[in-house]
Amino acid sequence: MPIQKTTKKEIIATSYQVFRRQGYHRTTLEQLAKATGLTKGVFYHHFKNKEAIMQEVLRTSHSYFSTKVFSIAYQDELPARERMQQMIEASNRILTKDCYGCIFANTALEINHIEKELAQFTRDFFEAWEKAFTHILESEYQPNKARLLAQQIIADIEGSLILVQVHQDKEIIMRAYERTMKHLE
Amino acid sequence: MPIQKTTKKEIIATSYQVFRRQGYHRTTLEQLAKATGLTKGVFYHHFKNKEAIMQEVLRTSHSYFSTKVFSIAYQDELPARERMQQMIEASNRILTKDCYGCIFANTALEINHIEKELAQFTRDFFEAWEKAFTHILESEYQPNKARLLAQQIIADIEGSLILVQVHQDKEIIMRAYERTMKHLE
DNA sequence: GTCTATACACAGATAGAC
DNA sequence: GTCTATCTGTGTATAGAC
Repeated sequence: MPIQKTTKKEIIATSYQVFRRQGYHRTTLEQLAKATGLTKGVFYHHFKNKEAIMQEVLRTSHSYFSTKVFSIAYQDELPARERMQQMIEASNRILTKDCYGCIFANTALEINHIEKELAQFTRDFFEAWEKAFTHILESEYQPNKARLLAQQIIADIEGSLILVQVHQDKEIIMRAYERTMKHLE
Repeated sequence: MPIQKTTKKEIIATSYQVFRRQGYHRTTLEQLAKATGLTKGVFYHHFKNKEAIMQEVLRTSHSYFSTKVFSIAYQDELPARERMQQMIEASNRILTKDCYGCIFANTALEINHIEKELAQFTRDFFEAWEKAFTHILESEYQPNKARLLAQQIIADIEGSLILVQVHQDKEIIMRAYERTMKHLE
């Protein structure tokens, strides 16, 4: 196995940051190249086209959420409230890293109605997130009520993330987390 | 005043639909031209550039919301609950016309961090919306509590609109409206 | 695996005729 | 006010050398 200066993994990680900040259509391969310190040509060695890069980014990000965030929900030995708290903190670290925003929500709004392929990735992510919240809430609520509450929580968080960006006020998302915790009191 | 086949107003109205559905960066002048039945050249007779079109679209849309939605909040002769109900119905008509989505939320996520000019339009819109909700809620809550509740309601609605698009399930936004009405019971 | 060079398409924008 | 034609820049993508 010879040396490879920049791994595919690193390209994905850097591309994730650019896509999350700028969105899909606004981001050019030139920008991705500059951000990774490579040239455009390299990207076509690793990926078929621009959309394939985005797909890998979303797949990797979803996987990261699964490991670092969603998994917390299923540690049934911990009390529900504790899991909720930890899961919120874990997701918050990701959603507020460098800037405030969720690449899946951004992508959903930017490409829905249009690119069916990418839409599936956002759908998968939100379903997994909803399942995680639902699992925690089922310790106190009936399954269907728990599912609706999970959706409400996600809507609250994502909506608040929009408002954080609009008003440049981080407190908005903190209050959303407080409301979320109130569901387990 | 000679005949003008297509008024600026009509161009804005059609452009609004395309921008709302496709987003800013994905929409091309060619598409706007086709949608209005005109050619690209015509747009540069009316507007300085693409961003100027978007600015006019947002300005006009904000103005439309002010007249059709926000104004309801200030009809103090009506009971608060009645105003809330009517305002939700009015905004829902706009946000679910043709497709589900809010052009201001879409634009905020797509262009924030970047275009400062357009960001101001989204900020103005959300402030006006918040003020309207706050005014209604102040009939039952302390001013600061009313403002926080107004923000929560907007976050809930916008977050739910994302989830409607992701899951293709209209019921999600209807439940957000029910939660909103619960604040005045 | 990375680079340079380049092809190709198309977007935004302008000029000028009608 | 609308059109056609065109310029210019830039974005995606490919080819081929190192």
